[in-house]
Amino acid sequence: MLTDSARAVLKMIVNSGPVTRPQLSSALAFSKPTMSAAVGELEAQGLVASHGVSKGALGRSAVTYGLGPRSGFVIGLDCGTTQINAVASGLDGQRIFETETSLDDRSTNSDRSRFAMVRQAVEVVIAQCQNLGPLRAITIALPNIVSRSMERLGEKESLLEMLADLYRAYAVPILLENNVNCAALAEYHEGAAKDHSFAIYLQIGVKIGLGIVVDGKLFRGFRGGAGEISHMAFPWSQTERPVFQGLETYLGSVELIERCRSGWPMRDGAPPETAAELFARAETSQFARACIDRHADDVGRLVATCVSVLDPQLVVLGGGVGQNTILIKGVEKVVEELCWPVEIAVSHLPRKATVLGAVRLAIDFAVGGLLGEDSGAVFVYDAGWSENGIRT
Amino acid sequence: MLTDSARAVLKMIVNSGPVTRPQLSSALAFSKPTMSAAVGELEAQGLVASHGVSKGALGRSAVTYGLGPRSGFVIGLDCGTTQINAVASGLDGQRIFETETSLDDRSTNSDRSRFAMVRQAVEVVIAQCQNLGPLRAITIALPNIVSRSMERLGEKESLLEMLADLYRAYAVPILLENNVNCAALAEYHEGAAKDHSFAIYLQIGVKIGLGIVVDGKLFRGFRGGAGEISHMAFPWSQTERPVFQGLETYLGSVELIERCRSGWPMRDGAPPETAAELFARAETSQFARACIDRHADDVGRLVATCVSVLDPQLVVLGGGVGQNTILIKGVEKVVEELCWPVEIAVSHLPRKATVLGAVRLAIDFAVGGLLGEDSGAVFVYDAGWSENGIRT
DNA sequence: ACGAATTTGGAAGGATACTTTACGATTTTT
DNA sequence: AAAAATCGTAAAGTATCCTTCCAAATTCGT
Repeated sequence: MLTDSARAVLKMIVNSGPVTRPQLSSALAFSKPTMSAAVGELEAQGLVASHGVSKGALGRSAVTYGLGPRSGFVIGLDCGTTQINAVASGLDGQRIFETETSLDDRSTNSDRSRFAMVRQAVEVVIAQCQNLGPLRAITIALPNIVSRSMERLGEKESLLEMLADLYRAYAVPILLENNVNCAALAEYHEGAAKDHSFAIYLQIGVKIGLGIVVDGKLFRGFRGGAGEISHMAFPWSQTERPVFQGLETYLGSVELIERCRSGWPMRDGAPPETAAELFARAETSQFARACIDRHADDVGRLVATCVSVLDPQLVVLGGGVGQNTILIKGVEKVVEELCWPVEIAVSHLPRKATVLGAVRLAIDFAVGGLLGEDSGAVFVYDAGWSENGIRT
Repeated sequence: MLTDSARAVLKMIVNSGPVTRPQLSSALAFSKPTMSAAVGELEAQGLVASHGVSKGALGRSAVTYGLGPRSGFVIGLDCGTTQINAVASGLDGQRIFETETSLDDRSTNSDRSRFAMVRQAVEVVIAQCQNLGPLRAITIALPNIVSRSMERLGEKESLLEMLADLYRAYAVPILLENNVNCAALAEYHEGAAKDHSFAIYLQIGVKIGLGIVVDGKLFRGFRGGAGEISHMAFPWSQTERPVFQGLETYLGSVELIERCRSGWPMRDGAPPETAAELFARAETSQFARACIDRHADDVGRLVATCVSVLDPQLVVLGGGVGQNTILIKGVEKVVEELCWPVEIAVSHLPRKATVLGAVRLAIDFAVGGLLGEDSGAVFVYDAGWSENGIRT
């Protein structure tokens, strides 16, 4: 469809925004005529368009090219248990529109009703995005393990129903991905791990999860189960044997709060009700601080175990518990003692990470489609989809 | 240097052995004339050569082409603590010559003396490989973490001395890699994981280690430390806190034997001295069997933890303890209980895996060099090598 | 044994995507 | 206003692939 040079140019523009032809020539090592041909080719298809002029210090000013009117846009959705976030974005990552729906006040909270709201959110977003070219992909982030075979999706039927419904309405490929993986991807591309090549994102809230991003690509494992650290052996020692999902129970915010409350001293006032409250009291309550420090040690042990297997460049902590800066020091110390020094950071995109990662996945898929490359997406629902996940 | 078509042909021949021109044409979707040009180009350089004829059921018989006299060979070395293995191989994986030197009876066992023996082994191998074209690479497998920066190589000085010496003598790139990573690579390409896309190799002997292979490539982490599972948090529970390398101490064969011997019942004869002896007694001694079963549970917990992070398709167990088939059932059961069902196998290449993996790495590097691709090797000592690992 | 069928191998001509070279266009400096 | 610098395009050349046609080698059927 496109020539090699045109593909390279499109990739460049998607990754680094508007550029001039001479910049492209030198960056991609193509000659000026080839550059003109490539840009002309893309311009004819409306994928890129003149975006202004850039004046150098001397000489004729060059025209800058950015994504064109027919490059289209994508939608990312975070279908969480407490909120549904949606973001529309151009293929260059420019956010176009966003909505946020809280689920706290809803009485109905079944999968089916959540999916109905997803359907609605998509409608709202698309209504705002007329005249922005074709919609090229939708990614829905789910709090489940996502694999091609849909092995471990609890709400399979209602989910498939929604997918079929969405596809009927908009005829656009729909991607599914795990929410922690999405958050990891967002932190990698535009968050705490922006300048790193290999980062892992550890989410610690009510549940725990891990997202692994290597060179801009999600590492999913064979069945999409990579990062399902709630299944780690815990507790484990010469005398104690692991219980199923024992680590999630122990490190999750529910038991954390319970432990704090059970030993809470009268003089520090009423015990905290939530993790946020606990961390807010770190300054004023010595006991809160001790609880947090102890938890930091345990999180550090979890991080150390992950580091010993993966050896990442950076560990990003996120989630209601993990995102608190106060944990970093303690985690760093434990990791250094057990493994080796590793950079630790907290999320730069709290609450938004998942939806932004979903957008990123949709962009990668859409660009992959334009370039004729495989984006590596696990689950894509589109025209040729059948129960077996075989694309015809 | 080579045209695209010639590169594709060379890759094909390296990966799948001798083939005919029409086979290449259909497999690579090139036309017959292009095929002839590509093969001619490679033949002129001596990289491929006519290897015989292949008769189909009907029609003219086709000439088969294999690697030529100037394609050269590589050497892989396993520089272990008990033995030094060397294997010379063609770029198609054909083993040409092998030597094995036991270190058990040597009084001197310093790094320096081991390296001297490596030097000697190379000399012996090369003497046997005259007229086999150029030597293209040597890989030395070491029981250390190998990274570009040589951060954590204990014997740095004597190692660099040997590398410089070898390079002076043979002017060939020398690669270093961790021995467990090498073993993992061998199991992936020609061992238990031959038909799998994502396998991990868990070595359990005196020490423990993990090698991760995804789509034929080693996963090394940012500093080459991926798979250093001796640093996992262990023991770890609500009441116990981890100690440095506690898991290696607990799971290693030394403490395993100690635990067995301490409770060994008189009626089962003299207690076992080594891990091999313990496993040999599984049939006759109920207590030995109980020790083994208990160890299988613990190995299973380790595997479960690795699976929860990586979700591999297959786990290969190796090393003096790990390679015993009797462990598999117990490990499988624990992994399924804590995570999900995962295929477990034992090494198909005991004792040889490391050296064969070293050969594989050298082949990948040599072929990468011919094709102008990056083989992804971590550490390469060659002409432009300087202390900083900057290749000039 | 001999021709028909089938397959391999190669030569001629052509398409495509790039290059180099040369030159006109536009802007800033002098 | 002339010179210098940079941008953009036109023309011609080159490399690498393809398609088409034909010759050589081999098996099968008579």
